[in-house]
Amino acid sequence: MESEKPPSVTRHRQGTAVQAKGQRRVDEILDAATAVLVEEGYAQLTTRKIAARVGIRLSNVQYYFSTKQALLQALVERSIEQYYEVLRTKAARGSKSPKTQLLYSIDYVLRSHAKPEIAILFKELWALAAHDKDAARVMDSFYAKWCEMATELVMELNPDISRRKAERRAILIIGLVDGHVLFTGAGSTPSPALRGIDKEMKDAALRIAMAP
Amino acid sequence: MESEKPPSVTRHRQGTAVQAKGQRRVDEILDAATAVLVEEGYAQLTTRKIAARVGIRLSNVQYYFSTKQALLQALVERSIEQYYEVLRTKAARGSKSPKTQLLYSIDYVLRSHAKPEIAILFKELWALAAHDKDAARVMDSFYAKWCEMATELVMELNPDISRRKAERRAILIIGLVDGHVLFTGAGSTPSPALRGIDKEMKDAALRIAMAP
DNA sequence: TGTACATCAGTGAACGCGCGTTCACTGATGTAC
DNA sequence: TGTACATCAGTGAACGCGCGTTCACTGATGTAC
Repeated sequence: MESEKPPSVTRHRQGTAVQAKGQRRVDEILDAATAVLVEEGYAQLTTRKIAARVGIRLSNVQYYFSTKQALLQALVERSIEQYYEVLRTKAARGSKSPKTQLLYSIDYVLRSHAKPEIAILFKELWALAAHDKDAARVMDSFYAKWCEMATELVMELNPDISRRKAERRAILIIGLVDGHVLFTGAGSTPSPALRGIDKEMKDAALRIAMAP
Repeated sequence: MESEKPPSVTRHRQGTAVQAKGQRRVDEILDAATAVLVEEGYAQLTTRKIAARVGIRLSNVQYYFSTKQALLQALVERSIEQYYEVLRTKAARGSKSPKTQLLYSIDYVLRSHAKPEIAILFKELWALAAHDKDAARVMDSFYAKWCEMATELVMELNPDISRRKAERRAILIIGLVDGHVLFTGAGSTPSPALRGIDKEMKDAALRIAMAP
C-alpha cells in the first residue's frame, strides 16, 4: 500500500511580486537588506537580519527571494537602476547646453557621494562586483552607459578630438568624480580642504574635456 | 582535598613572532589570507581556509593570531605599509624634479592598479574600512600621508597657490588616479579606449596641479 | 450578490554545515650554566 | 661539551552558534461564474 507523496511545489521567485502587497514587501525587504549592507557590510548581511528588520519571518523572506543570491542580485539591480535613472536625466539634453549637462551630472554624483550611506553602498558594490559575476554584470553595464553619455558630452564640448580620445576623457572624468568618494564615508579624513572642492572638481572636469 | 588547577595560559599574540621560523609563518599566513581575500572576498575569508592554504592546522593559525580580527588587522597594515613604502620612494625628491616625482608616483599607482590582484585588494580594503574601525584608521592614515606628499609636490609645481588650494588639488589628483581602478579588475570593461589612457591621465594630473 | 476555487502571502520546525574560539596537550628549539 | 629548563611551534578535539535552505503547512485575497 503506497501513500502517494505529492511532489513538493518548488517556488522560484526572485522578487517578482504579483499583487500590490507583494510588491510593497519586496521593496521593504530590499530596503532592509540595503540598510544592513550599508551599516554592517556584506559579511554581516544575513537573511535572518533582514527578516527581523522588516518584522517578518525568515520563511517569508524566502517566499519572495528563494535564495540569498537572488536577493542580492535584486538589491544590486534596484540600487543601480535608481541611481542611473536620475543620472540619466541630469545628463539629458532638454534645453541645457553640453556644459550644463556635464556639470549637472557631476553635481549629482558629488551630492550622492556626500551622503555616507551612498558612499558606503558604492564601496560595497565595487567589492561585490569583484567577486560576484551577476553584480559585475550590472556594474559594468552601468559604467558602460555612463561612459557613453559622458563621451557624447565631451564630443559636443570639444568637437576637434576623436571619439576614441573623447572616450578616454570621459573615463578620466568619471574616475575623477567617483574616486573622490574615497575621501568621504566612514570616518575618513573630514579635512577642511574638502570645503570648496566641488567647484575645483568641476573646473578640472571641464579642463579635461576641453583639453586639445 | 583540592586539586590545584593551574590557570590556563592565555596567549595573546597578534602576528609578533619571536624566532625566524615564526616570522616566516606569520608571512605565510598573511600571504594566504590576502590571496583568499582577493580571490573570494571578505565574506569567504575564514581561518580554516587560510590554514589549509598554508598547509598547517587551524590551531596553528590561532597560535599566531589569537582572533580573526587580529589577523585581518595585520593583513591590512602589512598591505598598506608595503604599498606606501614604494609610493614614498617614488614621490621622494632624490635628484628628481617635482614634476618627475609626481609622474613617478602616478605611474606606480597606475601600474599597481593594472594588476587585478591589487585592484581587487584595494576595493576590499575600501569596503572593509567602511565598517571596521581599525582598518579605517590604517586607510585614513595612508591617504593622509599620500595627500601630504602630493600637496608638497603641487606647491612646488605651482608656488602661486595657497596651501589650502594645493591640498584640494592633491585630493583631486589622488581621486583621479585611484578612481581609475574602477575600470579595471574583475571582468570590468576592457575597453579599447583604455589604451593610452595613462598618458592622458598624467597630463590631466599635471594640468590640475598647474591650473591657476 | 454569493460561492467555489486557485493563487498569493506568510508561518514554524527542522536540517546539516561551517564558523570562530577554547583548551589541554606534545614535540622542537634556544639558552644559561 | 653536556644537560636542564624555559620558551616557541604546532596539534586535535570539542564547544556552541548562526547560517542558508527545505518543506509541509495555514490563512488571506482575488477571480470566475
